Amino acid sequence: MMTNSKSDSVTVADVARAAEVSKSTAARVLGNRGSASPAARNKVLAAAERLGYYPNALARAMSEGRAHTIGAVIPDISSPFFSSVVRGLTDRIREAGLEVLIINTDNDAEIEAHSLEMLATKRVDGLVLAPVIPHGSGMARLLAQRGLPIVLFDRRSEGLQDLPLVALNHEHAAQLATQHLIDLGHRRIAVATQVPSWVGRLLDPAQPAERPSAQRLRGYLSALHQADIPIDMRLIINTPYDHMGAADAVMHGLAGLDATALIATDSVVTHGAFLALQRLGIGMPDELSFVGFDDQDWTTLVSPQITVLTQPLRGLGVAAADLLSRRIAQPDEPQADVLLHGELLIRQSTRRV
Amino acid sequence: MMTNSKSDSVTVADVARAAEVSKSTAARVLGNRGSASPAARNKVLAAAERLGYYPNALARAMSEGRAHTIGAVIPDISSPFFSSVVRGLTDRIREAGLEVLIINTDNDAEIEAHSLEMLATKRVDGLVLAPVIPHGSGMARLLAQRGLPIVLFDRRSEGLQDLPLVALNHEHAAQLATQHLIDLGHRRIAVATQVPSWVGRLLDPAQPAERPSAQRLRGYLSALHQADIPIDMRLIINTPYDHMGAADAVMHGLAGLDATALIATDSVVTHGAFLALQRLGIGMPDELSFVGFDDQDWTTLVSPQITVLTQPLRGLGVAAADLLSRRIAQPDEPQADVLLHGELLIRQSTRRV
DNA sequence: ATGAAAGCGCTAACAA
DNA sequence: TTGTTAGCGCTTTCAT
Repeated sequence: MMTNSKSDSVTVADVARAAEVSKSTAARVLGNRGSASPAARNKVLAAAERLGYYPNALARAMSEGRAHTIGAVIPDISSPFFSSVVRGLTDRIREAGLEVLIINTDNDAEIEAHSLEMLATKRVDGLVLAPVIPHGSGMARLLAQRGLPIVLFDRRSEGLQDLPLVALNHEHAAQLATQHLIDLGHRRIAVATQVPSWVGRLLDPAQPAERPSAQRLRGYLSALHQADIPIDMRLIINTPYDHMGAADAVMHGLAGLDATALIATDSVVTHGAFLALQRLGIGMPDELSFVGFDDQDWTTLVSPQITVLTQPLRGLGVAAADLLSRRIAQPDEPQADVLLHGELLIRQSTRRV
Repeated sequence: MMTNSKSDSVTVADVARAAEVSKSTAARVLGNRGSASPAARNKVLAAAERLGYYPNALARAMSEGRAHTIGAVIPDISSPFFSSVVRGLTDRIREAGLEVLIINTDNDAEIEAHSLEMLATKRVDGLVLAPVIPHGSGMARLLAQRGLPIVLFDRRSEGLQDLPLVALNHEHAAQLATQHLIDLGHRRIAVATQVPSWVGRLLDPAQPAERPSAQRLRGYLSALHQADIPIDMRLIINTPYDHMGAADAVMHGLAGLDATALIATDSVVTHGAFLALQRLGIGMPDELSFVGFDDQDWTTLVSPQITVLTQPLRGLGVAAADLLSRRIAQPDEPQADVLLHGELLIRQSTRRV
C-alpha cells in the first residue's frame, strides 16, 4: 500500500474523477450536504478513502468567506487567570466548530492594534478582547463598525461603550469580601489596590469605573457606606501591579494605621500583601484579618489558609464564548453584558474582631 | 468621511480600478514584491488608503498553499507549565510571521487524533505536539509521513521515535535534585513519583524512558548509583497524578521508612507531598529535607521555603518554536533533539543531615 | 514596468 | 439526483 509521495494533496476533483462522478456530486457527499444516491455516495466515499482525501479548510473558508476561527486578544496567556479562562473559552467555542487564535498584548496598546488588524486580515468570525486600559487602540472600534462581532472581556476601555462585556461583577465581589469583614465586626478595614487618580469621585455613579481595580474599590466603598462606616482615605493603600512592589507598598501603608483587617483586590496584590504581612510578622487572624482575591494554590498551603474571593474562571471563558457565538449568529441583536458573581471562600485568615 | 457600510471587503481589484492600473500592478505594490514605478506605486497606495483596503490572509494562504499558522497540541493550556511554555512559543513564532492555534487534548488519545486531523485540514505549516503517552493516536506519524513538520514537546510517545524533541533534560534535572541531597549527607532519600510498571529495568539504558516521570526516576536512581548508595525499592513511592491522591500516597508511603529526605518529581506531586508533610507534622528541614519540582508561587510563600528544581518555561517554548521553524525552512535537514537543563533553587527545606 | 490570464480547492446557484 | 459554471481574493507565470 503506497501513497503518492508528492505532497500535493488530493482534491475533490481527484476524488470525483476516481469515483467517476461529477465534481459537484463528490463535493456534495464529501461536504455532507445536498443529496446524492446511495450508489454515488458509496463510490465517492470509497474513492476518498482510497486516495486519502482530507478537506482543505483554507479553500472552504475562502469560498464561504468565513474562517471558522475567532481571535482572543488578552494581556497574557501565562497568567493563571487568563489561562483558565481561555481554557473554558476554547473548549466551548470548539463545540461550535470554531478554533481560537490567541494573542498576548502585554497591555500594550500598540500590540493590541497590530493584533486586531492581523486578526481582521485573517477574516476571523469574531473576537474576544480584554482591552488595554484605560484606552486601547482605536482599532477595536473600527473593526466593530465594520461589522465584526466583538465581545469585551473582564473590562471595558474608553470608546468601547457599545460593545457587550463578559466579566466578573467586580463591584459585587469586593462588596462580598468587605461585607464579610464587616459582619465579623471589623470597622477599620484597609484595602490594597491600584487606586485611580479620580478616587474622590468613586462613589459618584456617573463616573464609569472601567478598570476592575477601580470597580472593586467601589465595591469596598459602597459596602462601608451601607454599613455606615465612615471612609478613611488612609485605609486605601495604593500599590503597583507587581507582587514585590505591592509588598513594599503594603508594608509602608499599613504602618500606624490601627487597621484590624485588610483586603487585597487582585491576585498579584494578594501575593504582595501576604508577603508584607509575613515580613511585618503580623499574625493572622489574631492581629489582622485578611481577605485576598482569587483562589490561588498557595492560599490553602500557607497557614493560616487565606480567605479569598474566587472567580468562576472557566465559567467566564464559557460565557464569553456563548456571548460571542450569539453575536456571530445574530449580529444585529443587541446583547446585554454578562456579569458573573464571585464567591467568598471563608478560610482561616479572617475572624471576629 | 464615510465608508461603505456593506460588509463586502475591498479587494485588490477594487484598488486597481480606483488607481487606474491593472490588477497585477496593484497586487505587486500591495504585496510589496516585484516592481512598480513610483507613480503607479503612489496611486495604488493612495487608492488603498482611500478605500480602506486590508488584505485577505485567507485568500493569500489559499493561493500560496501556506496558512502561516502552526498548531500547538498540548494536554492543558490552563496548567502553569504549559501556559508559560505556550507564551514563549507564541511570542517567538509570531516573530517569524506565523500564528499559533492551540488545542487541549486532556491527554486523551482520541482528542489528540481529532485535533491533529483538524489541524492538517487547516493546512498548518507545522506542529508542536506534547503527545499523549505512552501511545498517542497514530495520527501524528501519519501526518509526519505526509511531510508535515512536527516537533515533539516534553516527551516522546511510542511510534514517534524519528521526530525531534524539545524538552527538559528530565533525567539530568532529577540527578541534580538527588545529588544535592546526597551532597548534604543524605542516604535514605525517598522519591514520590508515578512509577512505571517496568521500574525494575529502569537502569537498563536500552529501555527508552518515555514519560518524563520515568526519566526523572532514572535520574534519581543513577545519582544514587554513582554515589554507591544502595537502592531500596521501598523508598520509591508510587503516586497518582493529582495532588490529593499524591498526598495520601505519600502519607502512607512514608510511614516507617526512616527516610531523611524526599524528592517529588513534578509540580502536582510536589503539592501533594507538601500537604502530606503538613498533615504528618513532619518538620522541614529538621526531620526531613524536601526537594520539589517547578518553581511554583507557593514554594516561596510557605515556611520553610521549598528547595525546587525549576524548568526554563518560556525557554522551552522558544526552543520549540525555533526547532519547528528550522524544520519548516529545511524539511529534509534532520534536526537533533533539544534538551534544556533544569536549575536547582536551594532554599530552606533542605539541610545537612 | 505593466498587464492578461490561469490557477489554488472549495461552495453555491442554476440547469438538466 | 446530477452536472455545469461561476466565483471567493489572492499569487504567479508569461507576454508585452
